[in-house]
Amino acid sequence: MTESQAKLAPTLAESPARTVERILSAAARLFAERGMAGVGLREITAEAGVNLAAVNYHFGSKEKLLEALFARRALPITQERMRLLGRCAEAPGRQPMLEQVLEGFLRPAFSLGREAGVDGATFGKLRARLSVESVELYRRILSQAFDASTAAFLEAVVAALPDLPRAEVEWRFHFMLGTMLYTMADSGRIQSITGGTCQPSDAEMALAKLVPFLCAGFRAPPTA
Amino acid sequence: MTESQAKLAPTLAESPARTVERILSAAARLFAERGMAGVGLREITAEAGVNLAAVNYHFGSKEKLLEALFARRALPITQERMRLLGRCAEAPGRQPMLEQVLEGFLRPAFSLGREAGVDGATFGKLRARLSVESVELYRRILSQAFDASTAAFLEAVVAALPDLPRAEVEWRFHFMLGTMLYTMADSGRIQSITGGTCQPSDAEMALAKLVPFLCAGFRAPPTA
DNA sequence: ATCCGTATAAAACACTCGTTCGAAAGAAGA
DNA sequence: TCTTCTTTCGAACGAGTGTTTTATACGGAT
Repeated sequence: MTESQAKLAPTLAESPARTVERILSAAARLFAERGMAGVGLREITAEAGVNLAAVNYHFGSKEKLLEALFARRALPITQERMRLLGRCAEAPGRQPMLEQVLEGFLRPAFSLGREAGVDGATFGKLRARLSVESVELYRRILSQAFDASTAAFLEAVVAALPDLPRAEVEWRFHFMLGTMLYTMADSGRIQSITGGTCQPSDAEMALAKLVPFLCAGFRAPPTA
Repeated sequence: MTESQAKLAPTLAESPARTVERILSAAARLFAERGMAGVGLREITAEAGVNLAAVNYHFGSKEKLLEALFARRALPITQERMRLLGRCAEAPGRQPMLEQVLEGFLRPAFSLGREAGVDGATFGKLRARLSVESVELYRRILSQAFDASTAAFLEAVVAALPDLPRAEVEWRFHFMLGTMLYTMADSGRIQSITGGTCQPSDAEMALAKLVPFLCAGFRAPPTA
């Protein structure tokens, strides 16, 4: 009932970190593929090669496992985002401001997160899945992880498009989130329609195609 | 084991259609909110006001319930899509071809489906959720329901943009699917970022904002 | 060596899951 | 009325769920 079993500040380099990391890695993979409700703790612990009770011992509950997963994997993304946003600047020889901002927002989401055994694509899938749910827990996790940096980028886009009404920018920013998340989800649908010529799993290619597309959309004249 | 209990061709207007429809309606709502694995048959049948065994009696299994749901709700969308595609034509006084095609693709997805108790928004959410999963069953259901009409619209967009390489069109078509599905999902995230000024649940507004945005993106010069 | 806080292990907890069964009820025709 | 087919209902099945508990092993410190 109480949170007595939360790990009590292991002062030194933890040797059981291996177990924790193995659980996180397996959980990310399985959650991304079949969702929170679709995967059992027994399957996760079996794939991680640890005992069933390890999840509740190290994380407290299944829900807190998901929270811990996001707390670890999302931070590098938002940090890199803010770093890239700080480097954006109008200067001769560089790309226009809007292109810089969008690339700074999208690139970390696509390419980052592949530290410590969980590749970026897996975490992206998990993110995309949680993003289309209306479950309160997921919305809270996503908000806590990404809202701050996302709001900062929204302001940067507003500033980069001074002639566009703010409401218009917000709609288009929303559309951008859709393209980003659906590409990260990589559901395989576009492959089945086109026969495989378009591969959203290729992060560099996706970025190269996505940024010009979005910039053109953002620069469209305001709606009547 | 066998499919013996499938409903055996009720020759006339079925009176138990009420039960079937109530189940479909409740299942759509609950599946859309919490996913296939997140909702139990007991909750569905309770909300529908029918007996627990009714699902297996009328549909055969939980999976077949989902298939039946899509078989009923997706057909009107694709039919309306193809009807609108057939009406697209280059003519003075009308919008450009690309705008007509995209509107024909998007409008039925947003506004249709609200027949027989399930409003369009609910089915849209369910669609969006299934679209980001990589589970084989869901991909099969979505492919069967939408691939044909989607492929036809892809060809129409290719034809409307003769100067754009096909691969480029396919990428941008994929991006369009992302904007459409994320808007239908209406996860509430853009509201929490912007404070509620942007409401994806407003279908007409979403269409008015989405079509110009996408058309500008499609018309961007090809990537190097 | 003992003690102690941490970690792992196996078993059991109380539920919920999708599905099935047998009986009861209803509807329609002979 | 009797019969037949369809539909509903309550109860149960076996399997699987997240979580808790109990006991055992490990690793340093005193």
